[in-house]
Amino acid sequence: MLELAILGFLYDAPLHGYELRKRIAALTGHVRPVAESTLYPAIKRLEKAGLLARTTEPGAVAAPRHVLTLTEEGRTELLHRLAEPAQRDITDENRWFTVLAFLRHLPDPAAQAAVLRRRLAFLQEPASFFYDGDRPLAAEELDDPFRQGILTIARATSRAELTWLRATLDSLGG
Amino acid sequence: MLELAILGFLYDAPLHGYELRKRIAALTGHVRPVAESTLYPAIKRLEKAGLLARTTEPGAVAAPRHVLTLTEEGRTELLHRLAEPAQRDITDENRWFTVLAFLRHLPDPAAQAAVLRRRLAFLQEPASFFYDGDRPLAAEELDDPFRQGILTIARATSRAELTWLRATLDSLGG
DNA sequence: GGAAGATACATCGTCATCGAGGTATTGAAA
DNA sequence: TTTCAATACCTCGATGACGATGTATCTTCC
Repeated sequence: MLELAILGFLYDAPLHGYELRKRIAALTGHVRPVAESTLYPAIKRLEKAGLLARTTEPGAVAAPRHVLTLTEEGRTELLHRLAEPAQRDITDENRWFTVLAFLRHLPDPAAQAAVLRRRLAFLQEPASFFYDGDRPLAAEELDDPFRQGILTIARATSRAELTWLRATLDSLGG
Repeated sequence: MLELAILGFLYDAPLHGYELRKRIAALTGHVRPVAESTLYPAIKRLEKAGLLARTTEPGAVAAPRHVLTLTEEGRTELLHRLAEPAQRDITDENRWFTVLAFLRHLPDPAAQAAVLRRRLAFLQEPASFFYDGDRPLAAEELDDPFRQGILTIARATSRAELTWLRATLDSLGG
């Protein structure tokens, strides 16, 4: 997830670590903050893997900056991660939103649509958080108001997303 | 999160690990599967911390079962984790849903309401995923249809949850 | 003059999670 | 009859994330 965000931001323009940190904080920070001690090692990993290159520039204000640029392999890797996300990136909303945030980088609308269809398929599966045997329970069937809340919220999300998915799939050209 | 779910399920009744696994899979598995190699060490951790005790019973079908029971410290710990969740448990929907799933275990409606109010406060903060400087951007201000989607979905979720939160806070007795 | 906060990057130890693999039994399907 | 799926638990190595802490500079405010 973090790695996808790093690659995604760098696809547009080279950035230094600190700026990257601010962008990632803006994107997902209010939900899931990213510690510096997570970001810098992640950058090193990607650099070591040859996905990004580093050049040192004098700092605008303080310490020198390490400006990060995607390599050709980095661009390829980003496109691959966007075109074929792990199932987890499809089902987990946090991860899914990160995929969505950078999906525009995929050059082919058909490839974008394919990713959206995977999410569509996931949302169309009959699934709940609570079951009576194998049967998924609806909010109305629960006593617990908090568990009712979970289902109410999840259903609202699901509806909004299905509407958006279908409209977007349409406009991507069927 | 996983630990909260384990404690939460065991609060109702003693269970063996395999059954626990199935319940956790039902609760959050469609979004975030939990590997066995994560669950069993987590059980051991909690046992080592004195939060749960284990007794061996002959297996109904195959291998012997290790039936897990919450200790008194385990019950106290669960109630503490529910009454005072980390900020992360409030902001991250996955974690928040787990808190909600077991919030009924808190004996005091006022304590339940206090937790809901923390979520309410979080949702009322002006936050987006995308900014123009410091100003949060609305879906309509974005070109990217995928980023529009993120905001559209997040807004629908937020609205549904705010409605539910206010109604539930009311019914918990103001 | 000094403290605080932003800029800018880094390391360290710890811990949670994961995938791969292992052990053993029972019942059903091929 | 062999194989598969389910039951039931476990270990191991790798990795990724985290909090704490450190280093250094510059600006702003008191």
